[in-house]
Amino acid sequence: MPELPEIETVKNYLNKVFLNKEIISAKITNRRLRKLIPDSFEKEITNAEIVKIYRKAKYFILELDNGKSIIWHLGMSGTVENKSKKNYQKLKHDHVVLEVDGGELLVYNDARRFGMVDICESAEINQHSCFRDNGIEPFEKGFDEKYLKEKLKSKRINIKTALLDPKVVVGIGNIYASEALYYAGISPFRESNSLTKVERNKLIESIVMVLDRAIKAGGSSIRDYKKPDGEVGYFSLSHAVYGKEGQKCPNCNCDFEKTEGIKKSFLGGRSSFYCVSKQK
DNA sequence: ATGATGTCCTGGGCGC
DNA sequence: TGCGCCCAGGACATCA
Repeated sequence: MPELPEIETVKNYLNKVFLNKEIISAKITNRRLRKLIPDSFEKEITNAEIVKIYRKAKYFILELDNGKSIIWHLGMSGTVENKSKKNYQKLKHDHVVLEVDGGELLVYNDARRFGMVDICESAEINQHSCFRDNGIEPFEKGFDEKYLKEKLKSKRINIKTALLDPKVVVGIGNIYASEALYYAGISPFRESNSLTKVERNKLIESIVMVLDRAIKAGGSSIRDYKKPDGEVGYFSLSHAVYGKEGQKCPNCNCDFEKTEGIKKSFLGGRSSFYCVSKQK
């Protein structure tokens, strides 16, 4: 399920193939995603050139030369792949196909249809409902201990759930929330406002580290995620705790008889993995 | 204001 | 083998 690193990977790949290309056509077979794709979508993007491709939270953005931007979210099962027009055979859940100058296709496939495709004025993108209430980007300079203190001071929910809240910080999904808390040595059950300054610093450091590592590894894959060229990501092999219930944690020196390995609990309705010995 | 819960959606994996 | 059930997930709506 695409989190920040996966979108970063998608964005990097799309930049290699689709930057400065003109959109020749847009074909939509199913408008019913998490949000309905606007009726005007095809008309608004056809014959426009893609002038900038970037990531914003868990979305990637295709900025066009006509003042519009396409906002794209992959939900949890969505993939975008680059295919060539002459070999393309439509798959069951291909919902959107953009053809660009030169015959390359950008194919969006999403079995579970949790994704989203929308269009807005580029100048107003920060006011779009997807972004206007968002917190900071994890790689932004201002993502520091003071910022986190301010955001968490009134929050009594567990820190694991708080990390998934885009109003606090964007881009962290269920996998990297568990991973970051493990490396920070903080229990996912801790009340958000109970973290000390030292812990907040450690948490920020861990978040940046796990995201950065995942980006360098090309995004992770549980079962759904594929890089745009079809190659499956591989960072899941090095998850420390996510999906590792009952196993030893990395470099484990815990009393395994006592801890019985990595634990799984549900927090905020989401599965969470942690080591009772290393996370306090 | 905050948080808890439900909703969207489908395929894969499981138990019987 | 096949059926029913549960789970995965991000964002948002709707309650208390």
